[in-house]
Amino acid sequence: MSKGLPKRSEDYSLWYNELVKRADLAENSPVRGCMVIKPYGYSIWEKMQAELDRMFKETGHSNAYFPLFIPKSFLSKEASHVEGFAKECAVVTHYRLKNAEDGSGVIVDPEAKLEEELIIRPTSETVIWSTYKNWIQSYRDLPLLVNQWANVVRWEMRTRLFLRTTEFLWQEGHTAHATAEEAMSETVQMMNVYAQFAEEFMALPVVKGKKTANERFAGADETLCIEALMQDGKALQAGTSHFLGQNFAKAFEVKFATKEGGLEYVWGTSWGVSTRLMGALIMAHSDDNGLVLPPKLAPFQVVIVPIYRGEEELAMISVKAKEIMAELRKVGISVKYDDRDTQKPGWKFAEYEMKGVPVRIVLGPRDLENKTLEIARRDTLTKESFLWEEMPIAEKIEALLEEIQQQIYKKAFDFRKKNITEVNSWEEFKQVLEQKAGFLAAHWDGTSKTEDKIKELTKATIRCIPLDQVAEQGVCVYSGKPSSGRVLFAKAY
RNA sequence: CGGGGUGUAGCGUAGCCCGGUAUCGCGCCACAUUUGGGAUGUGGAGGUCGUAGGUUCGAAUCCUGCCACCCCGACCA
Repeated sequence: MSKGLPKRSEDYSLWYNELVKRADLAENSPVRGCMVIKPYGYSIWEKMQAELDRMFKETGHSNAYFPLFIPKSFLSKEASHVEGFAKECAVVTHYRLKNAEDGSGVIVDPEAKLEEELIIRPTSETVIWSTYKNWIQSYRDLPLLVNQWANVVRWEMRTRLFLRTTEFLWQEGHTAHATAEEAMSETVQMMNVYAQFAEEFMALPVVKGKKTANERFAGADETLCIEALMQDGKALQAGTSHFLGQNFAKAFEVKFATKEGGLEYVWGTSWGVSTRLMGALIMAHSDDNGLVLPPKLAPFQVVIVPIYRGEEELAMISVKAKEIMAELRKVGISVKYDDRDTQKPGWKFAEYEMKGVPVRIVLGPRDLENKTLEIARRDTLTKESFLWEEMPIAEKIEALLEEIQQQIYKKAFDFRKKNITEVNSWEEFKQVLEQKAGFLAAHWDGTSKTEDKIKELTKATIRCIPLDQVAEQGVCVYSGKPSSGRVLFAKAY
């Protein structure tokens, strides 16, 4: 591993790509657009999964698993849905290979062509709704609250590690309800769950909002989202929650007998977050020295590095180190003791900085003598000397981790605050977008036409209509037509 | 799919114009000295030069086809 990471200020994209590789999070695979998520990166994803899964279950959802393959005919049942996904579907056409006659390797056996092609799921609405048809007959079967952890494939033209990959991991919730109101409140609830997760665990402030018709999910009547701002001033959609109306119920004939004896289509929702959250996490907090992880998602929160010469000294230091570890673990703090003698301390320091371990404890002979520890925090890169007698070490570190978690959030929050700019004219819009980027709070006339035109001219899109939008009379920055509130524009990932 | 570019050791590269069996750095292995911010020395291992063909006594180098990847654009829930 060579030294130094590219600087964010010089080449943000290069910095991101290098960081992902150098922090051991992921690497490109032999298949274009796919990635290998390495153990360290995957363990962050597992932490995210664990928290989200807990939150889903606390709100009454259960996990299930649906198949990877979807019959081609299913995709065409919901018109706008197929239109949205058709261009990026991977298709399975055969089920067998055979040795080439000329010995050149294996070829697809032309005899083994499938009667009906199978689509590798780009999302599971269709296969799930076709199943729900059999599960739902009466109002007593509702609501149906199911989540699935899975992989999906979308054949994107241009990919980037975590942010947009051909195959990605995600969770997709699919619920069915008796009334529109109930489905809508589920949609809102899940958006709130995502926002809470982002802010509390990822230390990532998000804007909750509603998508415009242009940006809405294919097949949804309403799409709610959480939008985050990255350090380069671009927005990242971090999670979406869709109100599907009765669209999929109608497409797959899912009706239920009401209490009153009628027969009605059910109301649906779907919601998801993906490994893209990893990208958000990386870009939101990290610096030119590497990854910065919020303690609540770090694979290990504390690393202890011993300084020693010779076995004897190491043995003495290890006694104290293990004592500290035991105390930290007792209060639920995850610790790694790195006593490898294959790497030098300086190398380890740099390594754990690159990997974003929130707290580093250094323990050497000098400390044993003075009854001290060196405690360094990753987010500020500051060090302090800690006296053993000052207070119990677990208490000290517990408080420090909490402080780091809050500090990281605050830093991201302040950054976002500085980068939401109110603009009131087209000139100002273009100028701010060009020079400052970030979110632009501007009036918009509510038409897709204007939205398209602005996108064409500036590449900025409406990220969302914020839920906390204040009613305010104004005129559209582009068309000059009347508007009753500001929406957020940004260039997006 | 349009425009441009690149394929040489695990990674990054020199050599190509002007043909003679491959350079350097990192990493890797061994030993010694080191260990409080990416150690140093000595020795060593590792390459069908993307691929198929052609020209030639001889090809990483020249020619042709193919493949892969990267950048820009188009595309992107």
